[in-house]
Amino acid sequence: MENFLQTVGALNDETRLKILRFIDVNGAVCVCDIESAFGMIQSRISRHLKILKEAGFLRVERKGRWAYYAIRSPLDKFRQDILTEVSYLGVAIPEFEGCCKK
Amino acid sequence: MENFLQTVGALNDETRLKILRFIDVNGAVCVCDIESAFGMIQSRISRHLKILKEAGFLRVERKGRWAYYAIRSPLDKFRQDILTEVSYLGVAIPEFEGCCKK
DNA sequence: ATTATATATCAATATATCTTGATATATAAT
DNA sequence: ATTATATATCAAGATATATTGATATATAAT
Repeated sequence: MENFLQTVGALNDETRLKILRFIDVNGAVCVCDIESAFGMIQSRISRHLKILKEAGFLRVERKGRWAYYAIRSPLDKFRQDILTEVSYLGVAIPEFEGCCKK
Repeated sequence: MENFLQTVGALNDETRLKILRFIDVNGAVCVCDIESAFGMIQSRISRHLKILKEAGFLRVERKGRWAYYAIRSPLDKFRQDILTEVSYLGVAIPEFEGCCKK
């Protein structure tokens, strides 16, 4: 129950749905990638990523000073079904450009 | 998107999950059945039912002065998957007694 | 060591959602 | 017609969540 509420709570926000879809489409991205693509301040992106991670959708991998977020794998059936449903929504996501000189 | 947010928003509440499960288990019930089973005031139950209905989970059928709420049928795959997931949660629901002298 | 970059967290405010009690509406019983 | 019952809705207050700007931490570059 606790866990279920956390999961649906994470989905109950337009920005998070876009971020989730953005990562689903573009693969592992760092916070500043999302920050520049979405034109939102860093603390806001960071907080949404934390919520999505704690809800079981994302994993984070740290490399140097970057934190790369990606869809957690493997993903249980329910969360997979959700990602599929989100993919049907036709959510408009911004273009991925890459912000850092990697 | 709009519709998806409405759907997950409806799920993002412990009381509504319990009501949803209660109806899933007990079939068509009237507002006062839920009211007495849950020990919550009528306006609160009524409002939650409205949210679940508008999110596509419930249908209502009026008979005399009663309003019977039941799981909408047919239900699309995504909402079915959600009901299944909710059934796994082991949510504690109150005993159904029936409040009205039917 | 100092400075710059990337990310996380905190405190304050803004915004949305839930709960309650009161009132409205509609049906049925007397 | 009056009264009782079932449900819906509204306004106010309570609670939760989101956003912002500031600050903390950690890594890397000079």
